[in-house]
Amino acid sequence: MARVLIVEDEEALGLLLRYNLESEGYEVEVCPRGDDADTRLRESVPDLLILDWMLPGLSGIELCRRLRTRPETERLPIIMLTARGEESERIRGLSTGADDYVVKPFSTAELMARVRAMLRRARPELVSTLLKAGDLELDRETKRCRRSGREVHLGPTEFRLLEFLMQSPGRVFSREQLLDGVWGMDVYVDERTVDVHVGRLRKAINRARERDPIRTVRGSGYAFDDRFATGA
Amino acid sequence: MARVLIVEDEEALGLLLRYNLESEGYEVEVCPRGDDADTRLRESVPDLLILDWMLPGLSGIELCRRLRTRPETERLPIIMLTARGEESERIRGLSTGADDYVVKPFSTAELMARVRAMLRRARPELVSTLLKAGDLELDRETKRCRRSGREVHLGPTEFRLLEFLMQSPGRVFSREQLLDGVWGMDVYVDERTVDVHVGRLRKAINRARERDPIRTVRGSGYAFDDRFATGA
DNA sequence: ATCGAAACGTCAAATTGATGACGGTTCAAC
DNA sequence: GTTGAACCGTCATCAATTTGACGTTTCGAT
Repeated sequence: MARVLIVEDEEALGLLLRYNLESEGYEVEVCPRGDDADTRLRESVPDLLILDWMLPGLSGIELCRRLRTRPETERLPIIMLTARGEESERIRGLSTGADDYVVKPFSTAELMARVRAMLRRARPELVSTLLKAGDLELDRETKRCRRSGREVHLGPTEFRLLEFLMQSPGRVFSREQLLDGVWGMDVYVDERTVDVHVGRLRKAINRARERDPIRTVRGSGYAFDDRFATGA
Repeated sequence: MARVLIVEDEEALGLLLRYNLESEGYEVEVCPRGDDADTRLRESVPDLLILDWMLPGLSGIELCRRLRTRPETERLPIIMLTARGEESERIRGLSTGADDYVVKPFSTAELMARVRAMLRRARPELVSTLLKAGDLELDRETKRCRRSGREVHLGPTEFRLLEFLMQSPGRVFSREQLLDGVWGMDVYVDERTVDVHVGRLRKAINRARERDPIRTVRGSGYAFDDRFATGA
């Protein structure tokens, strides 16, 4: 699968991103310094680069500029991370050669979506757009959901929630994890709200006598039923 | 549909071009070496050749010259890719026999347009100048739009917007992506402007009880309805 | 049967998209 | 050079959808 290099000096953020990307199946490396990243990139070129704006050793913007002058990395997809504030920076970032630009703080879900979108353009053979399980289908590209053929309308949050759960069938997520992964890492929302959205999601995708793909794990959280696909 | 051979040693660029061309319906092959390309071209001749200037094995310029001496490839349309810099090279390139000449880095949209233009001249029967979906027709050459026969007038921006959406039916584009793809990568325009133009576009192409081919995806952006063609 | 957790219905608030109006610009015809 | 039409981008306003919080009811494990 696709290889991603993260250049980020904030250790916690680097780990978080690594964790999320790996759980989506990417092969990830993290590098905390700009100059070291430069060296590493001369040895091997990943499929995508996530680059912090401010870095020790060599700034993200400078590294980006350098990469664009070398033929091996001229077209390397780059996502730039930067602190909130300067909208003007966006122009600078893009004109420096970054392909996309994400403002901190961001939800991991959003970054994952951008990573996927970017890879779809550059390396379409490496990413799948369709999530399937049993008679349930989720198309990330068209943002459509189908249950045994019929079109099901989901609100944005419900869509992201189902997408998130389906990405790791069987795995149980606490409400807190769901809030982090689906809503964003820094939102202040009541944990009960997760229940409400799970309820809405269920109402939307389940008809009369259909099996519920979402499993409630009392005391822990929710999971996408891994036995759902087989109908066991 | 038309067959295109890309001779390009930079793998990422080759993939990018292949992807873009394939998504426009061309049949594509990529070959990283000049000498291998020569061999391959003796076996079968594509409808168009995209040729990098600098290549391992046999340079693009030399390959180009050779092709022009052989009767089967004498008239083969060739687009030459070259690094920024030497304007004098341009002369050499054209006098060597290339039909067009694109300077790296270039926007993929530009290259696609050139490919289309070139093929239209050489093999007009192979290029669909026409985008069709259901009763909607978009003619790129004459810049005309028809809805179930009747002529519909679209402003330039509306035309490009519809063209852009129709090129990837079903796929949802964020306002940002639309601004990048339709307006240009470096324009400073409010995202709401997209809404306004979508509105104008809708008003222009939809009559009384006609189905709207443009789908609004709340929270995400807009898409050309992939189920529009079939009328489902 | 009991107790805590989860589901559900309701409601007010916040987002987000649609639309009509307006001022400015470009461009072609005169 | 002037004039007028076409087109564009922004804004204010309106309408629809979505969202999050509560209070109550139901459910499930012990």
